[in-house]
Amino acid sequence: MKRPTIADIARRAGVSKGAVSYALNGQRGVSEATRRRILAIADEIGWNPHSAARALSGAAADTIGLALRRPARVLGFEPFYMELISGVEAELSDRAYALMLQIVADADAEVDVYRRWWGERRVDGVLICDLRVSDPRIPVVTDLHLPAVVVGGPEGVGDVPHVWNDDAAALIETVEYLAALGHRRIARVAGLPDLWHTRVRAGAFKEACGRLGVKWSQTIGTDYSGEEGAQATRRLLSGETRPTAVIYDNDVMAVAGLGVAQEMGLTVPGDLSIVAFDDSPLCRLVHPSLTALARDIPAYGALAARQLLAAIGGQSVGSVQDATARLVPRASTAKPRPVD
Amino acid sequence: MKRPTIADIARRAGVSKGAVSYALNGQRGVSEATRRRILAIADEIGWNPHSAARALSGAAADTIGLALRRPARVLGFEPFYMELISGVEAELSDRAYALMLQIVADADAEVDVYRRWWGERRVDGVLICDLRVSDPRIPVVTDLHLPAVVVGGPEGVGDVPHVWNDDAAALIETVEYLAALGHRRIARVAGLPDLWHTRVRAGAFKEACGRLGVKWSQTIGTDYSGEEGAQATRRLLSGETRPTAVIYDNDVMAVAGLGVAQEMGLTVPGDLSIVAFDDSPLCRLVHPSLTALARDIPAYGALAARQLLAAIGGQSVGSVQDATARLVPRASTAKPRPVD
DNA sequence: CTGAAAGCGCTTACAG
DNA sequence: CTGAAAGCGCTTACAG
Repeated sequence: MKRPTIADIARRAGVSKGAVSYALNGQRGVSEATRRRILAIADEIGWNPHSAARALSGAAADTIGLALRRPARVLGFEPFYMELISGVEAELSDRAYALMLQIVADADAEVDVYRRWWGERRVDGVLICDLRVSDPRIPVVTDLHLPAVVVGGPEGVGDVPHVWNDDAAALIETVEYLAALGHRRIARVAGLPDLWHTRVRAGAFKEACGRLGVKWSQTIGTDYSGEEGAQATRRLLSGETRPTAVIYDNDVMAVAGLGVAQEMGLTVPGDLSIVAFDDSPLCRLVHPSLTALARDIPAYGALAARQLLAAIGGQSVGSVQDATARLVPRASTAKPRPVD
Repeated sequence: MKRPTIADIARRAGVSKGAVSYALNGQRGVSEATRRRILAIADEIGWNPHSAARALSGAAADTIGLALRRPARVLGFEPFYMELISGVEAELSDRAYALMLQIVADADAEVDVYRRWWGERRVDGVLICDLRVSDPRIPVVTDLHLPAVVVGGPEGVGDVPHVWNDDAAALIETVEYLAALGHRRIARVAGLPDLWHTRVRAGAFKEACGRLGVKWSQTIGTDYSGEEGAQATRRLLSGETRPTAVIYDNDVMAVAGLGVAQEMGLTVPGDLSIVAFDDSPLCRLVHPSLTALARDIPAYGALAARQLLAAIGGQSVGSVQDATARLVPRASTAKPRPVD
């Protein structure tokens, strides 16, 4: 009952281990007839390559790594990651690549995971999510020569290739849309302030508000959880000056904000317009349905995976831009009440 | 710039490779002073164990596998899996175990993944989710002698240890609660019919309805997606006899059902009471908030991981029962209108 | 406590 | 086209 090895196949086939190896790997060096015979025997005795032995001979791990640094509470509920992962998986499984997943507590832990994975040759490359300002992971993967692709912008930070999309454009389009409806008091419930894309969105928000004559604007940072989204909404709606529209950095917070507005007796969109960044089914499930910035996140993940695979394959890959989020107007946005 | 090996350490330390190995692994066979010197050198030159080399010498992969067979559309939005994974991770990361994740299309693909992972010694064991009636995975892992733990009941199917909770009791409690409120027409929007726990819940539902004098009951099967949950709700509410209460097999469908009820002009809970199985933040975010069957899913995942690790460690682990879901009454359930 | 050596299962130059 | 052999980096009996 020991696991069969190429030596077993070689013995049965009456050839050398080398020949078996060539046959199994589709290399030249064996006749077609021999190859077929070897393949049949391998199949018959249930041979599987021992990945460790292959790896020791310099083969790749055929695995990519993904370390996620978010509290479980947020991860479980944030559709973004699972959608991203399913897109990544779609790309990997075609090539029989595996995904190594690890949830980490902080930046140090994440960097340690990279060092270990790469040091132990458990992965061939990693996907880096949630890029931060002065992100410590960038110099580490560069030092290590660990193939990596950053999921998320902005372009041109460090030497690591990015897959990004134009969050600034999406946010500007949203502010333009709200301003065109007549909104002049717009708030933003933002994600983690030290994430790069939060900063990008903040800059775009400020620029658009200034340009379009939005007299009053405010931004509150959160951890992306529904709880903090609700809390931020409560603060905004209890303030002296109240926004007539709020843009949320994810749909979970937008749904939470909708609940808060309704609980405070405001009608949406009559008293308050709501826009969500990201458009999971959540946005269509609530009532009123939410206007949202839709992106194809699985496609985004698939693109990132393809780029990483190319980098692992030794190609010099540059940064690529994915499609900009599309504003999908639904029932949660309208002209503000003419009380202004 | 080659990666350092124990041979490099041995040379520097002036000892044999064997001694280095013993020192690095905390085995007896080297003096304390030598061990310390070796450790210092290893640290200094940035040595990392090559996992493949260790694996080839019979070491464990220190990795467990999880293959998930659900469409991406459902996975991305179903909080259950990410919560489960975060619980599993919490248990694994303490022991420096990794998680290998793969999303598969069908049962054959999943079984193939197990064979390959185990054949290639990429994992030390697997977690099996979504047990089905006559599940083909059970005989395969048994044949393979692949350590495995089934996440989800029922107890005693096959020889593989389970981690389960009493869905029947939870469902019965729910029906009792609704019946006590006065409901006599109760529907169930169920998950995939060939999952074991769907069957368990169906049996419990039938039993409880019969026992408690629920005159009318109906069950509609779905794929757990919000779309199918909405569709099932529409069918139920358009029927000749309309339920006064609906129990949903997950919270995503319950939220979708709430949306449908509101869109059809019914008030919740006045015209319709709603109960959700599983209680992600979703249930508290919508308005009215949903009565739900709450489970600690990360804890469930952690328990499963612990059992699997024990099984991998050679302990003979039996099945264990996790806490039964708790009924958390919120604003979506009330007495039915006295029109009956 | 330490050293020399075999072996894990594969790949791949190197000779024939 | 094929065989014999070295080597990947580690672990672990086996002698000293």
